[in-house]
Amino acid sequence: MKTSLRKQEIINKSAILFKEKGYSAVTMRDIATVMGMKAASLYNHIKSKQEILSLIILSLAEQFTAGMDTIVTSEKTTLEKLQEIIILHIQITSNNPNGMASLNANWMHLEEKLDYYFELRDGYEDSFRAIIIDGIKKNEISDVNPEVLLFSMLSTLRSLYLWIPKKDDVNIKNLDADLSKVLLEGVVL
Amino acid sequence: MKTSLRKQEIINKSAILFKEKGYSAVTMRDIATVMGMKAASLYNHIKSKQEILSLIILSLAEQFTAGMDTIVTSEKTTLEKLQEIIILHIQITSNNPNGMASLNANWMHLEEKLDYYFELRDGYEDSFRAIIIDGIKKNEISDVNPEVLLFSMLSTLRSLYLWIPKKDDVNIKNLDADLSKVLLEGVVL
DNA sequence: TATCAAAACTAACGATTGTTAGTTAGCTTA
DNA sequence: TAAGCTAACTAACAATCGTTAGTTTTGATA
Repeated sequence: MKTSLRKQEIINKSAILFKEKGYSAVTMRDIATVMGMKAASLYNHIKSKQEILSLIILSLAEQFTAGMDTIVTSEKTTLEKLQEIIILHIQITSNNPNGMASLNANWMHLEEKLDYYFELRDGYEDSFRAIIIDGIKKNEISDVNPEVLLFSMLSTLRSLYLWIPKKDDVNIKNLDADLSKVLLEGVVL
Repeated sequence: MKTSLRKQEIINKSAILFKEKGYSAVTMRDIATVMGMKAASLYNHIKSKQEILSLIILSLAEQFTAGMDTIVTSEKTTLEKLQEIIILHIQITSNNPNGMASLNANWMHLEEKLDYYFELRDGYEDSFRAIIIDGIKKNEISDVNPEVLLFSMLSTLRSLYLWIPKKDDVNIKNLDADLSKVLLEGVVL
């Protein structure tokens, strides 16, 4: 069941609207207007407003899970793994910043797909946490509070969508280096 | 025009609902139910749904602006100022985590008060940025990308509401130290 | 050119939205 | 007790919501 071009347009335009106004405030008539059609016509391509949100969010969540699996099973140092997590977020976010905004702000409206989303999200966080705790145990990173480090890195990486659209491609190339420096090395001299 | 007790109850309960479902998905009948009254009765205390959101968000934004003004005009080192910003966020957020959640996710629905909100937010960010740039110039902190540091710290501090409600008072006492360590000192050995 | 499916349309549905108008119950004070 | 205010109520409104049914247009293929 490959997603048709027109359906993907609806998903992409909806992500922009969900980012700007939030899922509940966006009407099917809003989506239809930016698509240049009437609301009823949308139903030739999608089966509900819910489906649009689910397709946006779950495909992103699955990308994160797949990326994290690769990182976890790799033979790298803790610092390298943390850098790869940063790169993973930059890549997925820069490919679809509107979708990331929709995910961050509207996941609670997933309804029947909410449990599956929680599975993916919790699994991702557990892997992230395990990398940190393992790194502290092996003395590869300093002995900070693991929950605080996890929270801080996740907060920043999850907010990248606010920031990446403003950067041009040249600046995105340096972003992972700048972010690694700030997130991992700190600012104290 | 002091805010009556009943009105403050409505504001507090609304903040919880706005956090859980977002402003648009919360109905006046939802708010009335948790208040134990009918929707029409709410209008004896507030003049619109919009007013509830404005009162939640703008009082918080004004607290941040006032706190930042104190920090900016103080005679402290850059590192001390950054630590005080962390403490400011922890204090305001722990006093009203539901309000902070409402602010972060629902500011775009402020409508006629949106411009005022932007004024406060932009002024806050400008002061924050100035502290960082000044600190780099004076060699008090390391020479990182100032925008990346600003973005990273703000992302983490603005997400504190997700995290603080889970911590008991004992753990909140250590939070500013743990956060300062992670945000300012990094994890590289 | 005739056919047929995909994709647009019009019209309408029942439900729900924020809000208003008018009424009643409960308290405090004279 | 009577008066008056506060805060609750019932009932209803116009508007808008997601969605469905049925119809017409479009564009490719035979």
